[in-house]
Amino acid sequence: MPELPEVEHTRRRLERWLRGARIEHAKSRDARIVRPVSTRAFARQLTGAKIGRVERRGKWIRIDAGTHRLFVHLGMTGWFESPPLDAEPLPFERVTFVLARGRKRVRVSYVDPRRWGRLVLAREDLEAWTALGPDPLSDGIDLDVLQRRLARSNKRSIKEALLDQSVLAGVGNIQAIEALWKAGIDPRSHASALEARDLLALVRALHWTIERTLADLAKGDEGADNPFRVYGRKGEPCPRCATPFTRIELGGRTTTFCPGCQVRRVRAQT
DNA sequence: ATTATTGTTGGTAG
DNA sequence: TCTACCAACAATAA
Repeated sequence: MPELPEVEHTRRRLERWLRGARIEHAKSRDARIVRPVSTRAFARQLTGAKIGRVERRGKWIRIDAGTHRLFVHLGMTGWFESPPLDAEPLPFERVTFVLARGRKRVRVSYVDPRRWGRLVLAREDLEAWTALGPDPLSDGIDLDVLQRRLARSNKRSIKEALLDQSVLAGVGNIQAIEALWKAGIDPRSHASALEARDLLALVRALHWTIERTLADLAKGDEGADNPFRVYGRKGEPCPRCATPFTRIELGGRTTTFCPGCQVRRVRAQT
């Protein structure tokens, strides 16, 4: 599921289901997902809480629950659904909330086959939340600040730097691949070698791919099997220059790009 | 059977 | 303290 656009989509749905509601029950048996308290303490501390704002930074969601804040990260395969109250437990349903708003009751279920996601209950903001870089969808990006953060390491590739959540929050493998293609930048380029106009193009490209993915999600279910321009399209012709897309590995992640029209910028060796 | 997958994190080595 | 690298987490699909 989740990079910035999927998480933002999730936030919007959660806000619809949760905002202004009161938690009647919160149930989980999964101490891997529910943290840092026991599942029992998790249920006890959330019961009765009234839900306020549902916010997002990068891939994290923060839910205001009265005295506590619930931080949600979807990992690789987490998502929320709102099944009927009396429906059977869903496959891989890890956490279940029952909420009341006026006379209406709603069930909100966290589902996560691989269990890499987390629901963290805290009274203060988590370091994982405060240490995030600016969010390219909701924050303005200061190009000078971005350039400084990218230059933190001399040899790191721009692709790896984009996945660093302290540089920009919410960019994942797919969005990075799509944006680098749109900006015409080779993912192997040194992050510290990009010029101001590259960064401007990159920030615009991020906006482009994030808004596009968000629009696809808002359209509802079943889009094309692969709605992306570059990701997962090794061997297919680049829409811009017809050179076949190449696939390499960078920082342990699969990276697809066009060797024909994505320009490689390298820092001079000294 | 084998390989790949939208993401962190914790260990180790430098 | 910092960066870099990598295995681990777990389930499914091709």
